[in-house]
Amino acid sequence: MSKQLEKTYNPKEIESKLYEKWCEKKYFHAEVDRSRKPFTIVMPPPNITGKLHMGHALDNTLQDILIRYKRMQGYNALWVPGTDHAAISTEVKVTEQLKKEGIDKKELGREGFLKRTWEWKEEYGGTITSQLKKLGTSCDWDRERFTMDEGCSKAVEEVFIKLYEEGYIYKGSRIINWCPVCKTSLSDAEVEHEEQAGHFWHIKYPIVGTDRFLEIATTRPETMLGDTAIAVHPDDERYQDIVGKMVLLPLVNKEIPIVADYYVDKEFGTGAVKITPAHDPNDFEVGKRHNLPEINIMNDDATINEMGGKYAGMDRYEARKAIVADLKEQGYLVKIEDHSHNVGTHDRCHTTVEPLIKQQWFVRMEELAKPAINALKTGELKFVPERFDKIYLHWLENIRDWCISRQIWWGHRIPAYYCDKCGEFVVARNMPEKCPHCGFTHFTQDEDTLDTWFSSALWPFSTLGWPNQTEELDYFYPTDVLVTGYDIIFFWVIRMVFSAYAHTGKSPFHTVFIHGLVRDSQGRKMSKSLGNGIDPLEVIEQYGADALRMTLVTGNAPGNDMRFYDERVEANRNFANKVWNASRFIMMNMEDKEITTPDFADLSVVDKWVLSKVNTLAKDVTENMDKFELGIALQKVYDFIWDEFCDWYIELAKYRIWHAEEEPKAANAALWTLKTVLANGLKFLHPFMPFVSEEIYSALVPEEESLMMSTWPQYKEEWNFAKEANVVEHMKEIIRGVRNVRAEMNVAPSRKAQTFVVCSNEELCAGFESMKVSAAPLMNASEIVIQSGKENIDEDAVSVVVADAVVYLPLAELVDFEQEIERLTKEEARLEKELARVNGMLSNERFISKAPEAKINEEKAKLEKYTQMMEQVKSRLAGLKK
RNA sequence: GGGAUCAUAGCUCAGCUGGGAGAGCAUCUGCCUUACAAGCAGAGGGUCAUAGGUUCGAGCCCUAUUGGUCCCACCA
Repeated sequence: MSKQLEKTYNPKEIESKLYEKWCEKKYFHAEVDRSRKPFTIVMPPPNITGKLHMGHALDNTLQDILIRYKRMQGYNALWVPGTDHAAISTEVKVTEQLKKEGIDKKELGREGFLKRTWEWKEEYGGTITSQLKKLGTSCDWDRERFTMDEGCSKAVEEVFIKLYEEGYIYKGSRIINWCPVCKTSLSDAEVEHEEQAGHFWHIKYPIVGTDRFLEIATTRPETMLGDTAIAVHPDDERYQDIVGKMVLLPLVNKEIPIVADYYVDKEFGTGAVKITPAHDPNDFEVGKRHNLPEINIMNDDATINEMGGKYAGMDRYEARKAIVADLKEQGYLVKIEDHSHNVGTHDRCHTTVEPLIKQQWFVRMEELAKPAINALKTGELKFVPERFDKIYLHWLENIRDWCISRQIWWGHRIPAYYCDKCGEFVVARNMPEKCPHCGFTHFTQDEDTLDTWFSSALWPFSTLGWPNQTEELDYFYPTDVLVTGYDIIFFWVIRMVFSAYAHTGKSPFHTVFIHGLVRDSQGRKMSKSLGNGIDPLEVIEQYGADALRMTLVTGNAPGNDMRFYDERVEANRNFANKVWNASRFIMMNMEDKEITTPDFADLSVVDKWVLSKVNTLAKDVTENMDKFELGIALQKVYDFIWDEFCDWYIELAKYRIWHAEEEPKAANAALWTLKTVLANGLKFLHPFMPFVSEEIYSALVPEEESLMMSTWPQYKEEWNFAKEANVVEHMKEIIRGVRNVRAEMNVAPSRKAQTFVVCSNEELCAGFESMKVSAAPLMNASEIVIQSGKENIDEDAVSVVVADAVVYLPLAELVDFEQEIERLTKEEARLEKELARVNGMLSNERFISKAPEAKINEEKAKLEKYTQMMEQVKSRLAGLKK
């Protein structure tokens, strides 16, 4: 016996109650079970500094849908949650907090700072994960991980040592991106390029030993303090004679050579480029080719250092002003042009990055990238949608070495130890006892930590126990799908793939399912500075998690951005309520009744029709799910439940339910079908709307433990009722036709009319006969009379022509002849058009000879149908006009 | 400079491998019909950005153009 539901759907209490129950029952937990196939997803670990935003909500909703779907399909579904230590973000956050307390990070010292940061992590680090629970995420919280927990740290250490020993990690003095505010190096991926309006300063340098000048153009005049050459193109005729000569660097009063290098573009600027090897990546390369000195003119905070003479101590922009002023004063400034150019900024703080030469640790990428490139070609890895292949490949094929060291404290410390005596280093798991170079016994560990992405790159296998060969690793790894936004393909996806190949020999997942960004209602990116962020928790509070989840997966194609606005959530909330009320209706009618599985002979055509619909749906939706077309899948479920099931089936079932006394078997068949179809509908719905579906299901089918642990519907041959389905589709057309006419003629719904259906198709007639009492209320008929001729029908009856039948409504006193003629004339015109189209196609010889036969037959059938309808309309019109 | 993506009803967007233009919201008209007014029934509204091409047939494929968004890139 089923329980009764509350009058209106109230998500709030239900959601928390159900989530608790699910957790309590350990439904989310997965253990190694060799008898079942695993399905594994690792959650992109949210930063411990963050708050749940729409991006997380989307990302995790998609994962939860996949996991719940696969779990219902019988897979041993594991979703590993966790958080990321978010090196720079966290360090900045804690530093700011300390500052508010008047504490300087440096005073606190490394140990003290780390202690504070761990405390901070304990307090705030779980914010997002606890918020995720409100979404209904069915991840295995018993397996929650953190990128700096013991296991992940061990994995990081192993990888570092392994890559170092294999020669993939090296320490070197190279030009890197430096953030003068965060005072750390950055990888290329962390640099965002912004178009900025700037200037092009044209400066002339005196050529030594002549009275000539060489004019150069620069966007960063302050870097001239570190210039060590001027470069021109080797084939540039303008400068042939001066290559090898020296110019006098103004202000600095130093002679530097003119070199020839193919890097220079003759067409751009003046064709002569100042070379600052220490502050520009290109110049650095040119410098290497010509053995130029590298003069670093900046401190770590981007002020000019002692190499800058009188400019020392100035900020880089102050120095720029001062230098331009001095150049002008001394007559070296030729002109200033407006010029917009790309400036690299730090993606976390948006400070303009300064290229600097520093000793850093790098990963040599070229070899490591190869298997990751190959993975796409062999199909071991695929992107959904496919277009992201290109982005992935392009980055990998042009990859540069990865700068992995960071000058911050929060993170995995580099396991390199420097001999306090000779300065040589040793990479090892523990501090060495004796220096292999000089035998000294005291060491200092490298001060640097690793890029936060170094640990996330290992996430798919470190979370499963690697480097230990655990059962979990063996069973759940490689994982199946990675769900993430296109914005972190470079940071994360690529690094996971090459790391996985390097350390496990396999792709970490077979599919990367990419989604877009959630934007505001005007299409703008949600951001703190604009204040246009929509808080998912508020949306859940107002409309329920199911409505939010549904909003995030519908009306959007994979990989595309979406706009988020309340009206959409509201519409989806209404859907949840619709399902709730339909269920309430069904359960009200099931009350106190023993529902038994009926003989198929007792099922009505309508029951059979709806069952075959469920069948089709099972096939279609499963197919869409498997192709990651989640929005399409849900749309089909939505349409089925609201349109087919609620608006048609339930309405058509009412008569039998309400006449149980007379026909108990028929009522039982209807109720059984209602219950069965609803149960299936809830299953389809569950991955998308887990709460409302589970709540209803537990009342509908209390003997089962849980909907989330039940099985996904499959196509059943015994529910394949093509003939009955056809009858109902015809009846639907008849009902729609009658409603249409009645609405057009303003016939009050309360005015019930005897309605005649004239039909010569015996099979249809028999079907109509069996469902006429059920269908009558839907067309406001007092009675439906089915017959093959026109006997007993009033001559003035209004007629509706549908395929295979003509319906007559004897509403003589209401008929307005003019209006009826107009209506039929419109109908005639419509049919005329259809006939013209079909005839056009069928009389086209090339269509007949080239189109597939099925298509031709389809069109022929239409021709027949329309011709028949046309005849009816014409004869009716003729009758009216006489 | 290279690449991606978008342009479909007033708004926001679907439209899977080419075969009679769809949804939600909004608008208009009827309905408190014993699950639901967060509802029911109906209606209006689109030369699918433009121009060519392929095809028996194009919103869908190809080319070009226009406009928007985004990513990548060492043009000082």
